[in-house]
Amino acid sequence: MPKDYLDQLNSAQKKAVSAPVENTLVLAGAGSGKTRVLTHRIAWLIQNGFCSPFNILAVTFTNKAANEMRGRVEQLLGYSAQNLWIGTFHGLCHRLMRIHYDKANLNENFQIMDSDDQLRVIKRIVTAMGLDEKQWIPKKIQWFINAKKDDGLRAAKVPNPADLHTRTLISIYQQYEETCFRMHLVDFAELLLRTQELFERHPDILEHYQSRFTYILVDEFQDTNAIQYNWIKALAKKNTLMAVGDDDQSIYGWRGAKIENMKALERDFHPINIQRLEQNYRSTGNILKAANTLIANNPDRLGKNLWTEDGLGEKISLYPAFNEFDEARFIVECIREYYKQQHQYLHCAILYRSNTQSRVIEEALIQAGIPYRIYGGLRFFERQEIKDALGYLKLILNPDDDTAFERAINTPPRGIGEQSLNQLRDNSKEKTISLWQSALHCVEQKKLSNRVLNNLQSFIQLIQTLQQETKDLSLSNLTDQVILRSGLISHYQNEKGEKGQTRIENLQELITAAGQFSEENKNNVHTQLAEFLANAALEAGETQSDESAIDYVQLMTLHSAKGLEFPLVFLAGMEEGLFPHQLSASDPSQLSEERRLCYVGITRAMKKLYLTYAETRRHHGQEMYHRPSRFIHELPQELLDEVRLRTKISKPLYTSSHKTSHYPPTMSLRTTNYRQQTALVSQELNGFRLGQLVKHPTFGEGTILNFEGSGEYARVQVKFKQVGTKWLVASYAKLEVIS
DNA sequence: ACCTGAAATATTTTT
DNA sequence: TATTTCAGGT
Repeated sequence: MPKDYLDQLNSAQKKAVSAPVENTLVLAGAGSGKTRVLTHRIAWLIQNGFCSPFNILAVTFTNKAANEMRGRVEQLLGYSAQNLWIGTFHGLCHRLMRIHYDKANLNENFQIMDSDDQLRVIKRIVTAMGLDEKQWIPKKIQWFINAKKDDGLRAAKVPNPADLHTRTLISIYQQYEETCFRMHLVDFAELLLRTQELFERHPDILEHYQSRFTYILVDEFQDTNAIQYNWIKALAKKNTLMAVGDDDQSIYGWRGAKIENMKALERDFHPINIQRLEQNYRSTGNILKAANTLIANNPDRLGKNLWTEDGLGEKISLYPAFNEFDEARFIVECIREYYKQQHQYLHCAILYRSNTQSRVIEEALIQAGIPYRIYGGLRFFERQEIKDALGYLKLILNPDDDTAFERAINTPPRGIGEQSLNQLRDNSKEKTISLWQSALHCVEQKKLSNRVLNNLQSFIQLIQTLQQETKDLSLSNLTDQVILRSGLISHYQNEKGEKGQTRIENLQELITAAGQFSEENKNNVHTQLAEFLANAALEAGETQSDESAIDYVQLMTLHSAKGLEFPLVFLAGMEEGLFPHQLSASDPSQLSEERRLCYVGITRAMKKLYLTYAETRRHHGQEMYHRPSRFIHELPQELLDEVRLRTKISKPLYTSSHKTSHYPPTMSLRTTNYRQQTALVSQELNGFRLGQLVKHPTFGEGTILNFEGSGEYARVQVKFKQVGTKWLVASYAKLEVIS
């Protein structure tokens, strides 16, 4: 290890890294180098002989973060530390479950369900219980079950409620638990829950890990939920904990993360040494000031103020667009300009609140010929064809997996219809056996029509043959065989269009992935397969397969931007209703979370930040008039630079049917101070006059204050009696002249 | 089994 | 608007 490795750190970081070996909470602001502190701390502990790598447990939320941390630690140590436990909560719990499967009441071959599998199981249960799917929406039930599990509650332990609705939910949960148990399947939350129970029921095992892991480090602590917190508490009780987090960047409350856990630390791990990292190495002074001012509007913060030695940098640009097309056009224009100045596309990020916003921006980028990549969406192991193949692979290991059975039996179609399938389902429900077993019974006792019986028989044969004949193959050959003999390849060959071809390519890719996986794995092939399947569930792979472009603009939601940084950032759709989202507007705590999300967005920017909003946006097929986001108003107005657009030629001849008519023909960008109102056209426009009294269908009555632009995109500024002053596109807003 | 058209229904996402 | 799901027909 380089002796001077602490010299790479600033004084606050150094202080945190070499803090006394006692419980420590590091409050690390955005861009203050928290991962760096965490990795250096691990190296420091080892180097100074406080412990060996064997004694360290480091926990993260994503595989990406875990991999990155391991890499950085090994780099600092100068050797590969395999007995260092670094991983995600789920990954580490999975590891524990594989070791202690018997004590955790699991089958040796237990498998992990992803959320898609989980949803299918729930659907089946709802149907089997004779409940109406319209009323008992599987997604909501899934939500309910996971929320309970994240709180560490089994169905039997959920407080008994008075209302029938919740009682039914609990009984579905109970059914679900039993079904999963019978199938030897665990969902993600179950990994944590089982570990909790293992520790409760087998104190010796807990003690074993307590004495092993003398130093525990947790990243992104603000994102922990109840069960994760308890897990840490159990393991770290007699040991030393370092938690790193930022309450201002807590954006996962909606899926159970508890910001309060940060405060709970002070209680449960008292005395705790609090270290603050407030020097930011990422953004300019103006960007930081904006972020600080915004987040100051949130109550109950632990308190933190970011500062930088950097200069103020440029102001934050604000662009009020006519509509979403104009917004996209503007962003593309800026990126083009930026690229011309010898910059890379890779340095530009377009961030938005919800995925639907990406489409219009994508189209504008395509039209401009700018390469881009969208993050989020379908991952490799979540693709339909991949899940089909995985279904067969799962059946080889565990034919009692009903989810896999249901999937495989009719993909590709095998002439076993809904009728016959229902008989199998009834039969298995009645006897509490798996579908596979009830299929065996049916064949034995010739319970179905001859034709179906034949089909079923050959399906059973197929699985049994695969089970036996693949024992001596390599994992990739096995996968190859399964894909071929299941008929998936020929099934997808018949699919029309390019889709089938892509699917087959993906299936080939699965074979390659299996080959790569088994390279580092010397177990027998079925053990390898079990691990491969677990890996597929826990690490669903990249969102997009490799694309040829190496320099591209990056598009993603604000949530997925956390932890990243870009020189040039656009926050698009800064509108009330969109951001903060309509569904979060009424609840103060949700609104605070939206604000934190905005804080996350702003602090992604290193050099330049653009905020854009559209005055008109088509949303769910309806034209919507949104006000600019309250978050814009919460920023220091002197830091904002409003970009105004001026049309040079008035030519009111655009029709919306014309394909390129989203934008006025000639335009130039001009900058004015924010809030400065400029009449660019004249005293009169489209029959409107200054001072005229008008009525808007939603905003009510108001007075015309100003005009801007011309033609289809001409806008009027109206001071409404009830909702304040707004700029409206005259041709969209259905303004009625009153006087 | 597959096609078609109507109807419902639209945050954020990791594991 | 766009996507997904479902009923009904072939």
